[in-house]
Order: sequence, then C-alpha cells, then structure tokens
Amino acid sequence: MTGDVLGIETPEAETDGRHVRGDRTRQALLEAAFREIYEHGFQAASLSEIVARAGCTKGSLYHHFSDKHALGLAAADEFIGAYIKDVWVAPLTATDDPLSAIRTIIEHHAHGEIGIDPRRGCPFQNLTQEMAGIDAGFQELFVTLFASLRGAVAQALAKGQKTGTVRPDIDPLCVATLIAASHQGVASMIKATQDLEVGHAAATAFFDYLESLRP
Amino acid sequence: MTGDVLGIETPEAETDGRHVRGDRTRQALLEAAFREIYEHGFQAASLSEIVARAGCTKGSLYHHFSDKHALGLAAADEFIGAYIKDVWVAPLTATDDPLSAIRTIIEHHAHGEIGIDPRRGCPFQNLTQEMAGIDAGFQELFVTLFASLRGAVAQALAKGQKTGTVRPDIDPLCVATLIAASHQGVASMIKATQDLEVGHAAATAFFDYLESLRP
DNA sequence: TAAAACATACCAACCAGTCGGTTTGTTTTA
DNA sequence: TAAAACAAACCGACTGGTTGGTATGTTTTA
Repeated sequence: MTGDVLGIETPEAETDGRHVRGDRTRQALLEAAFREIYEHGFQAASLSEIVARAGCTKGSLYHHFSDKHALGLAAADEFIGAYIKDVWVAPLTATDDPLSAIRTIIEHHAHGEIGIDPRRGCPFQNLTQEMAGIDAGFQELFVTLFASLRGAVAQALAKGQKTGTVRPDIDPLCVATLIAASHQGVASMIKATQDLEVGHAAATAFFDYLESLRP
Repeated sequence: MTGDVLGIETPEAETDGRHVRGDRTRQALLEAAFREIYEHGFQAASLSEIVARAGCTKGSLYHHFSDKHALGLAAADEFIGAYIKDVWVAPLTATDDPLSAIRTIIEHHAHGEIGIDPRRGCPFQNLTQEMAGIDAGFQELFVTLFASLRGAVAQALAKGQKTGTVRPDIDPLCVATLIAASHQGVASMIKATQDLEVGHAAATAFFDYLESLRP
C-alpha cells in the first residue's frame, strides 16, 4: 500500500509534470516526518510539528496521507529503504571481496559519513525497537528491509567463497545475520552510552572477527 | 536520586518495619510501571494504567514519586539492574571458563528461561533506544548499567586468559564490547523480524566466534 | 494525635483527526 | 483567446479525548 516509494524509482520519475507543487509538498512532508520521527520516535512525533517543519498545514497533510500511520510508514519506507540500498546492497553486490567491503561500510559509519548521528542511533533500529510488535504495518516493512540487508551480505559472502576471499566452511546466511546484528548492536551501545569509544572498541574486535573469516 | 534501589539490597531490607503497607504500594507501583514501560515504552506509558495495575490511585503514586520520570527511573534501576547482576555478572564472576559461561547465558536467553519475551525485546535495549539522547537521567543510568555488564564480561575474559581458557592475544575489553553489542543486536533483530530463526542463525555464527577465542 | 498513606475531583496542555471554505492550476468551451 | 468549469491543493479553526500533574480531603498506622 506504500508501494510508490520502495527505493526503486526516483520521486520525480512518476510525475507527469502536472501538480508539481503537490509533489513538492508531499516530499516536504515525508522529510519532515522522517526527521521528527528520528528525533522523537513515531508515537511521540507531533503532526503539528511535522506540518510546521514542512511549511504547510494539517489540511495538506491529510490531503496527501490518510493518517499519521500512513505518513510514518511512507517516510520510513522511502528513507530507510534508500539507506539500505545505497549503503549496503549497492557496494556489496559490486565486489568480490565482501569482507573488505563490510569493513569499509563500518568505517564509513564510524567516520560519520553516512549522515547518521551516532548519538541519536540508527533510524532503522530506533523505529524497529519502537514499533515492532505493536504495529503490523511497520512490522511488515521491517521484515522486508531486514531481509534485503541480510540477503545482500549473505550473497556477497557466498560470492566471496567462490572467488576465494572468504573461508569456504562458514555458513553465509548465519554469518551475515551475526554481522548485521553486531552492527545494529554496536549502534545501540553507542547510543546507550553516548560514547564513541564503545564503537572503537567494538570495531577493533569486529575487524579481527572479519579477518578470521578469510581462508 | 534513585540510589535506594541499585540492585544491591533487597526491597525488604531497607524498611524498618514501619509503614509496611506503604512499602508494598511502592513496590507494586514499581512493578506495574516496569511492565507498562516494557509494553508501551516510557513516553507512551500511561500513569492511569500504571495505578490501575498497581491497585492504587494517582494520589498514592505522587506520594511515593515526584513525577513520572522518577518513577520510570526507579523502576528501570530496580529491575534492569537486577537482571544484569543475576544473569550476567554473577555467573561470570564465578567461572574460570568465561566462553562457556557466555554460551550458557545466550542459550538461556534463546530458550526463554530469562523471563524475557524475545518478540518484545530486551527491556534494557528498549528503554535505551527510546530514552538515550533525550533524557540525561536515564542516560546516566544506562552508562552505569552497561559499564557493569561490559566490565563483568571483560574481567571474566581476562581471568580466562590467566587460567588458559581464552586466547592471550585478544583485548578483553574490546571483545567484551563486541560480545555485549552482538547480544543486544541479535535481540533487536529478533524483535524487528518477530522471527526466532534469526536468533538461531546468529547464534550459530556467534558460537563459532566464541570458539575462535580459545587458545 | 500527628504523620504517613491514600482517594477523589479536577485542570491546563496537548493530541490526532475533521471539516467547511479558499486558493491555485488545468481543461473545456465558445 | 478569454471565460467558464472543474478538480487538486491547501488552509486553519475546531472537536472529543487523553495526558501528566495538582489541590484538597479522608483513612490508616504507629
């Protein structure tokens, strides 16, 4: 039901040129909603604050979205989907050395090049923790997003096994799951302690683990 | 300000026998608050619901606690502190083989013996994700709790190095950080996907990792 | 009897969501 | 081409309901 934004087509692509203003408003609402949700969580996010940020009013919001739930879902779909695709899936499908690629991805996060505030945590993780288990719509989205992330890592590891950069005796899916989980967990810990040193310590051990996966 | 419950003394120990009913009410409020917060998060937790569960009224609540914030902090301190102490610190300080002890702890979680609903996630993690970065009081508590967990694992690993059950070339604190983070991350993933299979996959890879830490 | 414990009634603030009406832009008509 | 017709986009005051918190009075306990 939110299928218009799955990170596949660009926002501009589907407009035929008519009602450009409406599309801009919709996009502004999505961005404002994502930021507000990132800062306060979905349930605590205020629609009044979102429309203020987007520079429009309640009327516009409810013209474009049926309710708060649909707005949050669309915003999460758009921005988290894009993050997973750009940061994880794209680099991993384009390499024969997945362990190095994963290390690079982690370093990008550590160096703050992803646009994620480590102290605020990972938007995906934040939303997951809040909404999984209490809302079926978000739940469904999380399963899809996580599957694409996990699958990309697993396929890259399997490819690495064929090209000889990854130990052949490991189970790609199991290791991919642990890698994804560890990354999420470290982000969680940094947020919990508000201390980047935790990230560096974990990264040290994590990179050792990655090296142990080489033949 | 919440120092009366740090998981050190039992709830009964600090009462001098006077006002027993008051202490019972206070304890009932703490338990009800913890459950409500576990189910809905702190911000979405309803005080009306908490007093209903505790079998008292707003008047009692505000007699025992200055505000919602103090109640939530006291509840988190009491129950999460007890969890970390009982589940992590106690077993780890009592063993010479920390890797086996850690594996046992994880298996206890996986088998649902801890009293944590995997689909609802880890209470510590949930609260962390919600409140870290937006509330200094909770923040301070999280730092303390996480330090005790991380420290217990690190000290156990160092002890294992002395007794020869852990590789001497690893950095105990770095590895402890990764272990704690991975555990949190897996819990997060299970909650996100509402699928225990994720936990089994991660556990397979995680146990391999633990074994790789042996001499 | 004094203090602690508890109950009731209440408040201002805020929330998501609604609705009648206005503006803006495109299409049709003459 | 100019006006009429139409629809999408937008506005903002308003509503019913809930929230955390308070003021005041009553009961229980030592």
